[in-house]
Amino acid sequence: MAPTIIDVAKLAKTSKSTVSRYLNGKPVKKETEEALKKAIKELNYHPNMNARRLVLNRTQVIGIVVDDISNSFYSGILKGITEVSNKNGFDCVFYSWMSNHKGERDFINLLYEEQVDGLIFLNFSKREKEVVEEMKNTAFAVVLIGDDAGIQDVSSIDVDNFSGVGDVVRYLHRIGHRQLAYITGPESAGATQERTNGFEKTIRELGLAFNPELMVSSDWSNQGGYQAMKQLLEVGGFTAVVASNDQTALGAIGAAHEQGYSIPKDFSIVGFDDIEISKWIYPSLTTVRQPFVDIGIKAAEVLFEKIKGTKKQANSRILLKPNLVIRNSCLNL
Amino acid sequence: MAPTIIDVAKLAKTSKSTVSRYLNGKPVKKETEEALKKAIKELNYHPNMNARRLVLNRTQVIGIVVDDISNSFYSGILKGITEVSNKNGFDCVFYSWMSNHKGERDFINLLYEEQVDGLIFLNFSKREKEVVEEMKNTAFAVVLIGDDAGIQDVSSIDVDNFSGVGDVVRYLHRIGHRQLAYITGPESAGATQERTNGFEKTIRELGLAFNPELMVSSDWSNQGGYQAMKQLLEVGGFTAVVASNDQTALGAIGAAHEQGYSIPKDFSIVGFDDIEISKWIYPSLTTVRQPFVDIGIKAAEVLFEKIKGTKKQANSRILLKPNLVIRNSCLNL
DNA sequence: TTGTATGCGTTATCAC
DNA sequence: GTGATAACGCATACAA
Repeated sequence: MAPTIIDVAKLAKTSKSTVSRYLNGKPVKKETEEALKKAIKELNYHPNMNARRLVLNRTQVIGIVVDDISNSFYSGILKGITEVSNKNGFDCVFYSWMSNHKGERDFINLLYEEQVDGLIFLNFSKREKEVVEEMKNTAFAVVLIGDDAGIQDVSSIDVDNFSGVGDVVRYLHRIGHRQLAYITGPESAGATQERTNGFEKTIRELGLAFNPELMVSSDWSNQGGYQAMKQLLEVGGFTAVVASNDQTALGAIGAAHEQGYSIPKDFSIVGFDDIEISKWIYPSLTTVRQPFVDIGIKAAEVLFEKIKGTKKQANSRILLKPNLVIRNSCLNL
Repeated sequence: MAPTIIDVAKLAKTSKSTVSRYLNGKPVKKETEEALKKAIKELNYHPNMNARRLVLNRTQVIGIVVDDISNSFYSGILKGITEVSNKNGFDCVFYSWMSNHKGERDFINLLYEEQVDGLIFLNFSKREKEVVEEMKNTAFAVVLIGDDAGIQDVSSIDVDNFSGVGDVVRYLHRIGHRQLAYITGPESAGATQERTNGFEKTIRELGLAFNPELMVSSDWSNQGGYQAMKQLLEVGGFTAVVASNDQTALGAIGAAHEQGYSIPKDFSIVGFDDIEISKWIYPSLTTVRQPFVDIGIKAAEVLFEKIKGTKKQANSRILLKPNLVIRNSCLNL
């Protein structure tokens, strides 16, 4: 059996309350401290967290629930979250519903079951209204990153997808492009609608023609971009392609190369996300950088306000601005 | 306050023992079952996991400790682990020591503290002997993925790096290459030494000349590969480059392009890992695919043998074979 | 500063 | 089938 504070107390010839107090940084006499140190070391004592959490009614842990733990897009966000969390003296544990059929809803139980003190839900898919509603109604500390299903009064953080695509369209316009094609993301993604809106509205604002034939859909994969570009090349009549993410842009470049076109000479192509490889492909990709770390930081900050705050927080949606990164995949006309 | 089984018992006019039994699937009378169902729903009762774990002395959870939770290389491994874990009726929780200065050693405490029933350590860096020694000596269920610091009697899983590089060198030889350059990985990586050995030994086995000048080091980044290739191009005298990972290979291709060379016409280049993008760059990259999912599955299987097994398991090192993937970055001479 | 006594929410061992 | 009762390991109010 694992040693308990009772064992430590016996060995150090004191009582378990004293052991407990010592372990929690309360003052003990110099000599008992020595005895306790020795006993703890000798027994290789470690506190039982379950017992501690049971009596304290808190865990000093926050949970981060993601759909796919090793989605590299989450890297910066998770870094931001852990940073803030550690600063607050909390541990982070990560839960993934990856392969199994569980959804985010099931993880709300982590709060009821007192396994964590707060939860950040991270996921780039569209969320169901009922699930978000449930998160909103719980009394626990919960923050969403990504889609909020249009529900008010829920704390959520996201990137400003609308203005991000707007920036890139205005950039292409500024360097002389007038006929733009657009490759959308999948219906299932939370950002798709906003990015598409950003494209359409900005096109119209700039007084450019909007040709529905030059708007094709993809699933945000390399393969999807490849196929979308082939489709666009059959239609023709554009000088630049706005891909709604970098992977799609890379696939599109591949398709163009395959058909003997040169980028950016024949077509300008831009992406969205600024994934690491975008800087290293040939030509390097002009794109929109998401403020991933800041998203994580902001989400964690809001969460800790809720965990620690006595006053009831206003639950609102916070949008962070992305940045245009200009590289070599666009030609100045 | 959150409702407890006592509250449920009161509302259902029975005792807490009956509630507990019902919750654990033991038989109760039809009518008490109805009353309990109703009470649980009405109170929105959820069990307190800390209390349960305290008395049961187990968690039904395994932990996966990674250095960087969103390293995309881990994706397949984590998928494999969760798959096996769910099949065994266990939950997975992930811990990351990413940005903070903690090392793997600190997470051994999760076992002592009874937060998890077993632990898989995943990390591509070299491990310190003392840390592995500590893992070996603990009585808990522990499995390592990656480096084992040369320690015997520890359960560890890894890819067969030596034979992977060997395969690729033999392939280049088969299609006519006789002068090969090599870009190593960083000292800090667990696989670097084995991959380098694989290159050197195979070169010699094939009777090819080994020129130390054609062996340059990198940090496995795109940037590192870029610089390594520039260095190699100054030396010259090779027809093919073996990069010890894909990212390096991509950087090398970038450097070659920049100096006006064409791949694979002027140089053949191969990588290692088969990351997703390798299929989509231009030219697509010939590389060595790591059996990531299988690594995860194997690691979890070994872990559960330890968790459930009564008999003492033999702790050994298991190496899984990678596969050569031939694409378009190599020229048949 | 220290020890005693109590409770946290659950499971398990008994008798009934 | 059911209900009282004793653990599980820890923190803390209170008395000393």
